[in-house]
Amino acid sequence: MMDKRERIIQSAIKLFQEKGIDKTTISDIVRNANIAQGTFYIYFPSKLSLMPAIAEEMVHVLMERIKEKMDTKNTVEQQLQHIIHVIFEVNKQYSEVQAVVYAGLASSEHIKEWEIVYEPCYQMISQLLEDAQEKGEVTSTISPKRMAKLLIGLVESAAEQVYLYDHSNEEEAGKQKEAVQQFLLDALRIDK
Amino acid sequence: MMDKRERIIQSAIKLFQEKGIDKTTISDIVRNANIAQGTFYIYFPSKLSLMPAIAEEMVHVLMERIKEKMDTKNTVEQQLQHIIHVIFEVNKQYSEVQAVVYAGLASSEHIKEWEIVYEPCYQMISQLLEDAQEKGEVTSTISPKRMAKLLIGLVESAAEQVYLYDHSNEEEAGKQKEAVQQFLLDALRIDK
Amino acid sequence: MMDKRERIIQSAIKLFQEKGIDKTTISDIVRNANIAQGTFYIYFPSKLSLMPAIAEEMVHVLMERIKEKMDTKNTVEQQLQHIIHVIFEVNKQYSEVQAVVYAGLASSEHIKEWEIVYEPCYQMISQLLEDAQEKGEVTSTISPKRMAKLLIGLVESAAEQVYLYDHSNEEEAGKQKEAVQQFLLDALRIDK
Amino acid sequence: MMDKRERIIQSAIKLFQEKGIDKTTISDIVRNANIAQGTFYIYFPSKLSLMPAIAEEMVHVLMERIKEKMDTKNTVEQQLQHIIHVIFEVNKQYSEVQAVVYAGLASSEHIKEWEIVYEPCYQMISQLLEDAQEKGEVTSTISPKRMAKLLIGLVESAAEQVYLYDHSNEEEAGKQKEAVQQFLLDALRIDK
DNA sequence: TATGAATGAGCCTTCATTCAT
DNA sequence: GATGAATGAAGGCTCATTCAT
Repeated sequence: MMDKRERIIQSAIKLFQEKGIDKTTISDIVRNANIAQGTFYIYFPSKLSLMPAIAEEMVHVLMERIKEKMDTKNTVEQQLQHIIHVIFEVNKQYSEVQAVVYAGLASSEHIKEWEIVYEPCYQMISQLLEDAQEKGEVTSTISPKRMAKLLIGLVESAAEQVYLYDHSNEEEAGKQKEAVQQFLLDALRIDK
Repeated sequence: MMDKRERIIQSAIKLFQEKGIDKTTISDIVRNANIAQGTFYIYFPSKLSLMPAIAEEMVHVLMERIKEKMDTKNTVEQQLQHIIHVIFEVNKQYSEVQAVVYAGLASSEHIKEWEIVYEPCYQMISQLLEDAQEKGEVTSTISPKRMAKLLIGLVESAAEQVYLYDHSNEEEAGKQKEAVQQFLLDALRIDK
Repeated sequence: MMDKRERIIQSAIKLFQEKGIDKTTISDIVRNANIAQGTFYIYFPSKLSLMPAIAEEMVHVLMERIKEKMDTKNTVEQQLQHIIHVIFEVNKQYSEVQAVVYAGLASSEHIKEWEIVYEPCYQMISQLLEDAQEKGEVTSTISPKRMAKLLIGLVESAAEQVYLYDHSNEEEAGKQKEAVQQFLLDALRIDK
Repeated sequence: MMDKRERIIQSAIKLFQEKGIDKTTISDIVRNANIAQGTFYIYFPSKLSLMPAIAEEMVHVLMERIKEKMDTKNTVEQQLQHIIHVIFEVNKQYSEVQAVVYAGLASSEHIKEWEIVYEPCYQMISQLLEDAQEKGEVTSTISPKRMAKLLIGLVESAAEQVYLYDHSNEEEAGKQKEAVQQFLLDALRIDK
């Protein structure tokens, strides 16, 4: 049987997705996780304090999926395409949660933890860009770190635009992915 | 004396900014607006149903500010710079509200109204890009409509990244604006 | 166009039947009657004060229907059968309202008006029994006035037992009517 | 200290009697029961859902009192007299509540529970009549089950007629009891 | 008379949090 | 650590009633 803390997190993610954060109560979470009301407070002091843990889980999933098929021998273009693809995938899976967890954190004192949680992700993209700059594949006029954040922001907002409206419209998602990729290739001055 | 509906909206925007949406109660809103509790329900059935009205207000402000100093005789670059600047300004002004109103709408049945409300904004950018394409200033490989949405998504997420963490760090904001602009110029293949 | 007071009463009866008294608001009543909120208070000081007017209406309908086909040349048995039938019919028509209007009045200072309203009904039955006693068709051991009230109580409770559970089960209603009639014939010692 | 659920029921009965159901709020009930507001909702989802529990309590009291002094060695006449007496007594004790609880149930989806709750009562009377039929003391032309229901309806409406108007007029109550009894003896063709 | 926007007291209800077991 | 019945503060919401037009 899963560790109780993990049970709480998984239960919360599931319910947040199904009915939104506001309408999900701690009672719902513990009921779904099959643990007692009081047990929640052993692990988390409040509902809001769950958010970083959830964000961590999502970033964890994101990183794992990216690493899974990432090949540094591929071209930057291919690697970017892969990253865009995975962000779209994860965004699709967690469509409802993503925006809301972020907003939940945004309006709280937990916002700083968001950056910490996302850091490894920024790090990875940043590294990728830096390497590409050294090889001359990406314009050296950009700051890798800043660009990493803009890139994530762009891709996630693009993915949201698609999935928040229609979860399963894969054709539209494909077009959007392509547009984002071209947008990035041009912005980074990567020649095909 | 202002129309009561307007009083509710202004009061809500003010309080959402000061203490977030979740922590703002309808009681707070009516108290601040100096109207009776029941009056709220004459105009809005719930707190969530305020969101489209607020989004409308924000888009209205955005459009007004953009039009104010927009000059079609300027270069695309200058016009884009202006738009980026205004989005950053409005985002700064409504920093807390922006993300949360969106998230609030996202997790509700009101999400479709968001697109309707934002439509004039997409329209304007789209038109700008189309005109620039005709003049050969912007690559014709992009779809103006889709690019308009990506562009708004990018700029707003970039602005959020800055203002959500630190409201008054204008130096950082300046750098971010520049980065976004360069990003766009490259992506749209606009030569300086 | 109907007189406003009448419109209010008809609207109230309709809505009480459809959704019960508690869940029917004065707003509902005036909306349905197509008159203004304030107009209600010109005619009735409160929702409860509607009850005697409604009871009056129901007794009015009851009396009219009884008189319609009542023939004093018929036997007591036939006349009783007719009365039972009409009470069942009216009870069917106003099934939901009947019990609830009564209870509404019962728990208020309007209860005395109930007796006044029902008086003509008691009067008529009482007269019928008295006449029958004189002709020797009904045992002289009973008090016509008291028996009239018991009779109405019995028949109405019998009708309720049927119609409150199942509005349209006419077979069951028929059996119940017969049982009540036999019950009464025996109690009043009327020979077939 | 009493079980909380029981405390709620007793408190509700007391207040319903004192000020009627409509004017009794859940707040009143919990205040009187000396428990927390939220505790009410652990046991009952609404005020209406209290009704079956209260009806159960009343039927319980009724049955207990009947059994207490019921002697099957007595004549049917004596047993009926006893039952009428107890119904009048209980009706007197719960005068306000009786009619209103019934009406409350009637206008809700709980109406079916009423029959279930009253079943043991119908059962007992029905059995009594059946036994008497076998001994030839009661006419065999009636259906015991149906007659049981009519009988309860008659006696309760008769009791209400007395107690709802004037709680303490025992002389009138006595007359009414006698009339009901004679009514029944005749109807059941029981010879004194 | 008639109107209906506005009122606000007070109810219902929820739910994070506690604590004795 | 784990439990879950109990708590009660606080918010949402209703709706009878008023009053300026």
